[in-house]
Amino acid sequence: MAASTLSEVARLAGVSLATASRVLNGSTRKPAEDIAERVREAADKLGYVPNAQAQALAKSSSGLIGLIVHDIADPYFSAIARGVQEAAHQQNRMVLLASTSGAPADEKEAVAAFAARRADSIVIAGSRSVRTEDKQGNTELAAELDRYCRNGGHVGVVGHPVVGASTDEGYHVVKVPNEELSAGLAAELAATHEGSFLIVAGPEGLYTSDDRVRGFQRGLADAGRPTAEVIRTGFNRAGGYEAGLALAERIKASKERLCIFAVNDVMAIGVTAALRPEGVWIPRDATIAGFDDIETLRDFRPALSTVHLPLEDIGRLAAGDPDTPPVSGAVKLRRSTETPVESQV
Amino acid sequence: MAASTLSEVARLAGVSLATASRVLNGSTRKPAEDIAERVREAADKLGYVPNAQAQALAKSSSGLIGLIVHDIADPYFSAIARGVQEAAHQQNRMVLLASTSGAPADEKEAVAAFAARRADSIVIAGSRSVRTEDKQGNTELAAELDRYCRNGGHVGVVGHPVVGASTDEGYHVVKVPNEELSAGLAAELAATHEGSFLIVAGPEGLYTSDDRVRGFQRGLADAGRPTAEVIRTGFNRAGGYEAGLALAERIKASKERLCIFAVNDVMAIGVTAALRPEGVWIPRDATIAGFDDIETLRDFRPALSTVHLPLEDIGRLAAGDPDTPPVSGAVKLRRSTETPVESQV
DNA sequence: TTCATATGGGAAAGCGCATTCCCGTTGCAA
DNA sequence: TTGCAACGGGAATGCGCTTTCCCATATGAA
Repeated sequence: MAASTLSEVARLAGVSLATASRVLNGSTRKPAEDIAERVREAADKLGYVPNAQAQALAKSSSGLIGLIVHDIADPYFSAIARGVQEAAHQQNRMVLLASTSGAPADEKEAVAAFAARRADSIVIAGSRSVRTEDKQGNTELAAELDRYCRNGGHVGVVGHPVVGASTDEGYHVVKVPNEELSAGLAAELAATHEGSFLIVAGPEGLYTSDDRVRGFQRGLADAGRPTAEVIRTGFNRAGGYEAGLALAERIKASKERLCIFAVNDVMAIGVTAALRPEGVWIPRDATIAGFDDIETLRDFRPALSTVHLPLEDIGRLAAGDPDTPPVSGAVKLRRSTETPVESQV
Repeated sequence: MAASTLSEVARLAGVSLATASRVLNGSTRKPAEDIAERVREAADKLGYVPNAQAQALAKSSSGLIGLIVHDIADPYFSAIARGVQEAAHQQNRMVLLASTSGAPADEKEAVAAFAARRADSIVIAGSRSVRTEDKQGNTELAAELDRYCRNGGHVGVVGHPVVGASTDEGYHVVKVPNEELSAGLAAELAATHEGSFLIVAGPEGLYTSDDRVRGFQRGLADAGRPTAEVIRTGFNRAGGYEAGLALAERIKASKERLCIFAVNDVMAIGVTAALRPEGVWIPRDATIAGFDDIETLRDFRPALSTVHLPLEDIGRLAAGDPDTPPVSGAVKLRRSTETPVESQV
């Protein structure tokens, strides 16, 4: 990657390096218009492209914003990524992407890499975990983040604080009211659903999942309902599918219509997909609700009841966009949890 | 973003800058083990993080790979992005993201920004366009890319060559057999479908869309069928939805079962979504096929007939991964195009 | 013992740019 | 006419690192 340099431009224009820099790359001092024109012409003729690395080095600010997600192809993350991207664009920065499949150890690597690139800020999306196997990874991640912040970096975390991070300068959490919203969902569901509830959750220790479970249970309790059984599985479609398979027989055997709360939309879809070939229809034989309100899944039928989350805004907020409204979700009851009376089988 | 520097480490370890560099950041020359240990300790104590900008500047290679997509939240692009990300990870690079909504002018900006950051290579995903409004943008984009390549950059384009780019050194197109696959889809559909066909396409001038239309028409012709009518609309869900609205009355009025080919999956979903509330059911009243085989949409019902594209592999290939198999798609006939006999309404 | 040959550390020259000084001009008031 | 401020351009320094070149020491053969 060689290219023409500023000094080449300066020489061609017959001015000094300093002047060329002032003309081309913005400065408080504006050289005279005729000189500026000469420089611009020279730059144009040479196809000059400023070396951002060198600029960053010289003024120690890279114009980079690092984004850490579990999997960029997951619609949840790609929606957040879009928000981050937009914020970055507004701030005239570029986003650096890292996918980590959620392992804190990988996330630590990513943070280090971002720090190495002197990213101005880092956004971490994806649920925090307190699982024991992640213990060490979490500690290291926290240390890495602390160091990054101490060196002047800004960190935006979606959802929960990074486990063990000392809430330092520049450290900033976009709170997602998972628990409240889940409670709200439970309340609304309890209002129309008579039978029992069941929760298909992610592995224990995943904050997002745990919060939603807790909130849902609280909502049930507030509505005078018994605690729901919780099935633990993977926090993704595959996990939901597995749970669905495990549930099919049981649903068919039981007389009552079970109401399933999958802690996110893709899991709900997975459950439904597993149930369908078994002849278990939603909402006829069981009802189901998800969480996130993933855009791509909105055309899914039966329309999935869920909790809307402004994922794009969340991304924007985490990326430090000042004029993004605070996070506020909303329960969306749709066909998948309709009561039998209204439903036409 | 200040942090401890290599020279601080060197001083603390009591060695020279050169030695510290050799120990910490890899070199052909390996200093003695005891010295190396001292340096590593010092680095650790200071929390040294190498400045990648400075490294890039010094060895003129940034370890960056730029990715240009229309919209990162679009599942088509996020799947490709995942592939790129994986390839980058293998190559020990990071991916820089840019979303451009498909405007060549924006893409040109993005290329310039990547070039400024001295990205080692650039991947451009998203259909090329020859629409007149994009004429100038295309020219500029081509010029920018040419310059980038001439300076030693590598470019990987998904689908079609960038309009007007002189096929230079370092310029590399991942061919997607859109036309052939569409022809194959048409052939398979023609084998079971008696009635007429209709194509819901993107705006004229969008290569991907045009290729798929052309292929489909060819496939029909080869099967002895008349040319299908083509409806032009947006190349996204909204476009499909619009087309669906426009088609509803017509389908209801007609006696025959129309077979619709939407040139991509999200458009197909859009069409279906518009048709459903009108009482037009798939595949009872009309059949529909898409293209891409988007993962998130696989649980959609009726299951969408489509053409599978190995999007992740495409991303990998475009990012220059050597051991990724060449692109090969496959027609997937599913429920949405089943013939009446087999379908249970 | 002596000279040629590794071996390994250090000094220094950049990489491409921003920026701080410095200095020659110019404009204007005194 | 003189003096001073304001202006605008240039030389030089440094951002943090890699890498070449040089030099001191250790090693082996003669």
